[in-house]
Amino acid sequence: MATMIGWGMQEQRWRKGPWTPEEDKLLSEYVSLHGEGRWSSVARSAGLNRSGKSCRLRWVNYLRPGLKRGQLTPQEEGIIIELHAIWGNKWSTIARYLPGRTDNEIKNYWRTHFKKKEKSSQKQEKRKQQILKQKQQQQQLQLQLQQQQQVQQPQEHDIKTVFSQAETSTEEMSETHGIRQQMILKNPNSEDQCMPKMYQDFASWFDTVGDDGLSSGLWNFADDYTVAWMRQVCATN
DNA sequence: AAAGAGACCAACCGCTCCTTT
DNA sequence: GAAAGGAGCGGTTGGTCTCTT
Repeated sequence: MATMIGWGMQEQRWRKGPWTPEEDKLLSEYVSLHGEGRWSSVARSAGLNRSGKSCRLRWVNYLRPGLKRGQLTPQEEGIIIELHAIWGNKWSTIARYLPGRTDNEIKNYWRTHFKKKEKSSQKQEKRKQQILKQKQQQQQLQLQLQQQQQVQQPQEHDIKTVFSQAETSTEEMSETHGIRQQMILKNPNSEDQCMPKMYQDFASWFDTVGDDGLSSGLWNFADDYTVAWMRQVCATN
């Protein structure tokens, strides 16, 4: 298929998309007769309306004898991990150490199996930052509340009582999640006096719970708990 | 059972390097 | 030595299949 582009010049329109069994047969026959290489002449010689690039890729990644099919073995996966650590995205170099596997196959495998882990750890890091930020905001808010109390000279007020009230209101919730015992106030005079232990240990707790724990509801619980607690504090003041 | 999301894979694209003239 | 064409490589895209809700 060719298109006239002026003064008798022709622009070659190569076929694109998935290869048909007929095309595969033609290419295989051509390569078995003439060997690999001279890909640009394949189109003319083999009667294929494909670019040389396309022919080469089809041969290398699909038709070449000795190619392995199916999932990569754990051993192969291990080799990929090790070699990628050395060479990075040098897929063709890595492929040389995995007979029967193509660079394209390894590249695809890496993308689907390892890129998502990379992405997940980035997401986890982002969440940690959010939690730290939230904790800081809570501390700041509590500090403001304390300052307000001092300015207004309110009645003798024990933050411990406030918290125990809040705890009562969220008792059912906390017991359901089995972490009630974590809601123990530290030193009443410390800066953490208004923060449940759960929040003090949030970063390490996050590490234990991980992404799944957060996405499956614990994170929401923490949020609800915060809201309930803050409401109680505000209401008491 | 249907819709949406995610995984997988084949193929294309653009770039660089190498070889030939 | 320079230009042109070919080959190879890594990144990206798009289609299909499978799993989950």
